[in-house]
Amino acid sequence: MRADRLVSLVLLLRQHGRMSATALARELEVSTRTVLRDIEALSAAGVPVYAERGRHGGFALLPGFQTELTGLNDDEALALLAAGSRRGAQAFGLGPALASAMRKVVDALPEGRRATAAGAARRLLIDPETDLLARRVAAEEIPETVLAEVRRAVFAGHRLRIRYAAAGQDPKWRTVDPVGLVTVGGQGYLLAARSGAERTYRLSRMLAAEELAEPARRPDRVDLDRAWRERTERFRAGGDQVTVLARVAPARREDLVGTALAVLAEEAEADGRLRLEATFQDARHAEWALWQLAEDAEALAPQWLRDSLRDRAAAIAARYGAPS
DNA sequence: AACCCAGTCCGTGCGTAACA
DNA sequence: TGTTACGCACGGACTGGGTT
Repeated sequence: MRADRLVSLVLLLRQHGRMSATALARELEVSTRTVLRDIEALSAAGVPVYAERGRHGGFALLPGFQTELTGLNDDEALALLAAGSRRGAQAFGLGPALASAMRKVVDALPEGRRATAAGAARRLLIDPETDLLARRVAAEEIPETVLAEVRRAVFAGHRLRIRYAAAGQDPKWRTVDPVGLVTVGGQGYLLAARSGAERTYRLSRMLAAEELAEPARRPDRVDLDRAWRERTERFRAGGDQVTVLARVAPARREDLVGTALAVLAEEAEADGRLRLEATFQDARHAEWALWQLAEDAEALAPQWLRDSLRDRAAAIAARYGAPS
């Protein structure tokens, strides 16, 4: 209780500049005597609070004194700002409390970094409601070195060079203009522009990343929530998508689901295998996803996919089966 | 001189640890 | 388990100093 009041007291002095003990007591709903004792405690703790006597006197903090009441570092403050910036504000009726907390978080940051932190927070989107792409639960593992480099480039507004392995393709280096970072159901995505065209990259498919010195070609402000919604809607509406019915070993379920856009249906069969109906970006992705699972998966439909996998297997069998 | 403010002294209430 | 001692937080009454 007292610790809370000490924090509130310092914040009040920071906000108002100078306040009398009476005013502080009224604000904190304690007696002036208690306020004086608290100020004494703050002084003893090294907070540079001083008194000005006489009419219009009161207590004030030394100019330039910067609180670190929350003990937050930049990343922690940023994480809170990002989490509280959008849907959190509407959730659980905590909007006003969250707004107040956000003010405190911003207040706790050094003055020069407030604008930067607030701007950076706008480039993070945590689990937007349009989580319709997957039912995945397990969080994917992304090397911290890659993540840190991507994060730096996004926040600093610098171009980014990534080594990216798209599904079914060999890794390639690409230079992109990062727009923002989005997490959906444990998966991380980088929203970026490449040669002026909008692109979405899965962070788990990034093998390496380098922040470049040149500034990214992107707008100063971004509504990430909206941008993500638009992209996912476009993505889902894509005409090349294919729906596949497959049987897969439970141990390889994540491997298959991880490459799909969405899992439409799922049930366990009598032998313990899973029967999945999943949507893939296009025929090539679907074929690659089933092929890499080898004997752990079987495409049941459509027929062209079965034919394609059979032909491919036959070609390889012919190559290795022929006498040398 | 009046007013307003910070600062001091002292007593009260509550929770908790130590002890019989 | 009941009692005692102690620390902590609090508030009231008062004092002293600066400003108008």
